[in-house]
Amino acid sequence: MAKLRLEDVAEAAGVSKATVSRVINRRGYLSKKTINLVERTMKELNYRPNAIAQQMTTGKTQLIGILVPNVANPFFGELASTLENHLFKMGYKVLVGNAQNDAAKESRYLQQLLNHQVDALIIATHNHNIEEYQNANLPIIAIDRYLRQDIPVIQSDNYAGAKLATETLIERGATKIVHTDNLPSNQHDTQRKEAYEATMRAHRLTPITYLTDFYGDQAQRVATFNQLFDEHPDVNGIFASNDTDAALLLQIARQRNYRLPDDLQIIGYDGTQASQLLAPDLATIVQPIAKMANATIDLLELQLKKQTLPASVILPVTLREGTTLRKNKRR
Amino acid sequence: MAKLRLEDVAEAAGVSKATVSRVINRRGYLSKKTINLVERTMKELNYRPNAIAQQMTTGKTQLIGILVPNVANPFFGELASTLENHLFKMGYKVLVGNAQNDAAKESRYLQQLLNHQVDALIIATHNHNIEEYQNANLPIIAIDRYLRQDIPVIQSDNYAGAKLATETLIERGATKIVHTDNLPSNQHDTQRKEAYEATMRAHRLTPITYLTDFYGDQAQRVATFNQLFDEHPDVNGIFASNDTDAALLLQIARQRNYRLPDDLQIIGYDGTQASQLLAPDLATIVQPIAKMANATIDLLELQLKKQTLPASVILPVTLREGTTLRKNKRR
DNA sequence: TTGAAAGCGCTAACAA
DNA sequence: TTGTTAGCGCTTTCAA
Repeated sequence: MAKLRLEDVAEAAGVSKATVSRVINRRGYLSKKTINLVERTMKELNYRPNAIAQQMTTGKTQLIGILVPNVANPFFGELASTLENHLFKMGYKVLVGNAQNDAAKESRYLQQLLNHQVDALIIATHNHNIEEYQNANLPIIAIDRYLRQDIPVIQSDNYAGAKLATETLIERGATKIVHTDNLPSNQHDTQRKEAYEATMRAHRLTPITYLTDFYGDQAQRVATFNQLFDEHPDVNGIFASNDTDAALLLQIARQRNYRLPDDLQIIGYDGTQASQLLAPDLATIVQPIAKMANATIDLLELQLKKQTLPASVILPVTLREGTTLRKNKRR
Repeated sequence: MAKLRLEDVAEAAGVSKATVSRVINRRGYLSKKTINLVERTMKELNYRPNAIAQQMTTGKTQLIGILVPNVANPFFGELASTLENHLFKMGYKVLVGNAQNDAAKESRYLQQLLNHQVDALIIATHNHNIEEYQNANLPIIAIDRYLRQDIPVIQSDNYAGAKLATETLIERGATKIVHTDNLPSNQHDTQRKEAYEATMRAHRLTPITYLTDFYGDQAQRVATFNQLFDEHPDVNGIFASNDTDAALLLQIARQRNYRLPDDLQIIGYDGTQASQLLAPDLATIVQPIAKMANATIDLLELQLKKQTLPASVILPVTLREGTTLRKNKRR
């Protein structure tokens, strides 16, 4: 069962290759009769066009490369999934790469995606100084990350989100509020930490931040958070910059017999489906993943049509109340 | 900045196209001098081979298609991520598709992947009666799903896992144990339910199962689980066939003032990283995702080398103790 | 050790 | 409305 070629279909149908090609691509003038004949023949032979050869001639691959830190992380899994669904409808297939925190892997990936002639790139990784982006000459959209002056960035409002988290804790009566964040040069960089600190100071409160390595292991985080409780046993509010840290803090707090939300209030960040389902009690700032994906697709379409784009799109976040926050007095 | 071709490199270096090709592929006899010359030229010109053209001639794309229900689901996100990491090291890029519960989408995806000449396929979807698999003529590995008589299946031991869950509950003193599962023709089909029922009967207990639609919405699940508690307020053990259901049951039970694990013990299924991090209290049966990915890769390598394969690989699951199970008396 | 030339399966002028 | 033909950028005989 050797692979069928367009030529085989042409022969079987008694027409030329060009005609078959026209039928496949619905291009040019065609008689109903020929269309039917060719389509029937293709079906009978179970012919499927070789996309590689099509790509060879058209120069378009209908392939989009998506680079994320890791689809195992629900945030990026949900993002990649939403992007993929949109792109599939638009006729694109998606090559996903998990760059991890590995700049070398990201570089290699990028090269390979370019070799594969992807039509566009969506980049949601956190590595820095990847020079391949500098002279890449194709549509690129960056998610929550600056890549190059002319590459648009889609992000949710990290500053406003952290401010909202901090203010909510203050509003609900927390007076000693600690923040945990990833070491910078990662993810959202320092926006969230800065917003937390500014908000605290605006309320004449002292900011206290504990940093952990986003790519470090769990033991390291457990140690840091235990240190937090040891050093600040009177903490009554915690703003964690991601939900998994918040869940861990919640667990440790319960083990240490803090009553939530009476003794201690906790608010996380991200608000993925996974955290909603697996940790429904956790209050959190919800990043609008679906909207971020939509905005990415919109910009990509514009860019593919060579239209001008905004330099960045910043989308609003929302608060999800769990049971780790006290009830809002004003309601 | 028109795309550079191999021919441009050849001209610039003053050699033939064949020579440049040989250098790129390290094939045939080459003098050190030519190698250096050509490599220098490629670097200077910042040339990168067009993978599409390479694919055109070699017939190999170095592309692997992976079809999952949804990478937004942590189980499949983690699986896809692990697979991708392995495959990248082996020189493959990965085309991932989210087939959802949509058989039509799965069919179309499959066709497109075949059109794109993927070298192999890894299928972890749950849709049925997709005829494209019947005459697909390339290496395929199925994960937790039967596709065709000669396509090997990788899975974890669903029967043993459900048995372990049920027996653990019994061992820890639960006497009225309810099971929640997805409607069949999904995922693991009926293995888990069957094991639960058989185990219950073996202990002279009455099996009670509540089924929900895996792709249904949250409200539907909440309703079903509330019904469960209404109809069986004296339930003291629940085995849920996935962790998100278990987390929801846990939440509802707490709202209804069950004390865990004293009044009620709960055990979930899957044990993803995400559930470990976001719901650390939840006891669960852990599927060995990494090992499943490893086994998949091993079989794929064998198949790519045309070697014979086992019909299936069944990997053992383990119990993760959270705090929703009573302590094991025997320890 | 290197080069010339054919061909991979398709599309797109151009002709008819 | 359909056919002929020249590539697309690469690899691979075959010859030198």
